Amino acid sequence: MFDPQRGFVDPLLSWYEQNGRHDLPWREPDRTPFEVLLAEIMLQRTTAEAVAGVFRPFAARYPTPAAAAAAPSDDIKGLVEPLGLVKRAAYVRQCAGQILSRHAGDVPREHSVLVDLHGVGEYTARSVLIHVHGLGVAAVDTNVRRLLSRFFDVTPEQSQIAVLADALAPSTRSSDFQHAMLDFAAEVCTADSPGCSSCPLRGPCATAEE
DNA sequence: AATCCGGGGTA
DNA sequence: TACCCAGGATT
Repeated sequence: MFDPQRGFVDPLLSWYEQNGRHDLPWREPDRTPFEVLLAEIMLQRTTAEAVAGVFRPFAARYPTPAAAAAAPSDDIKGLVEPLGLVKRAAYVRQCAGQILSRHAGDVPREHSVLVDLHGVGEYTARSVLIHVHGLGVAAVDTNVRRLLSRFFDVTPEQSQIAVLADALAPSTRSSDFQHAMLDFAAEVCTADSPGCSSCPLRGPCATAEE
């Protein structure tokens, strides 16, 4: 019987320790909850490499929800422009304002409250819960969906993948596990030409390319 | 359920 | 040229 712990979670975490993108600025241990939220919004449909190029000045300019809420909208827009999807400048400003007015400037800790923030959906809310609060769940993005649907040979339907991802997420290392899935999917289990020949995972994967 | 947003990188 | 990228809002 296939053991997802031995065949997937453990080797994935081992791969991550050796090969993960540990230098990304929003993964630094002293990151604030608002910095995590800022990063996740900038990362929506945007490569980590692109966000890495602008994140430090962005976070330095808007260290708190109060700073972001008070900024002229064109000001934030200028920092988002090189990434595309410029409407995210409005996400950041409105979201920061809501955190100020509704939550006294503290990033919420509950899923139902997080998803009520402008620009915060299922993925971003879960990311905050995982990386800030250590909740033992997973966040399904395009990388996770591709990786899990391939490896477990199931349809990429969102709700099924979400259940599977939560079941796999370790209760004590959910942040590492989430980053491991993202990095592995971005660097090995890529959308086209996945590196199957060097894949350290062993299991029911039906994807086979040399 | 579809459509739109978007610049940058890659094949 | 066409497709992809740590999605979410809008219709």
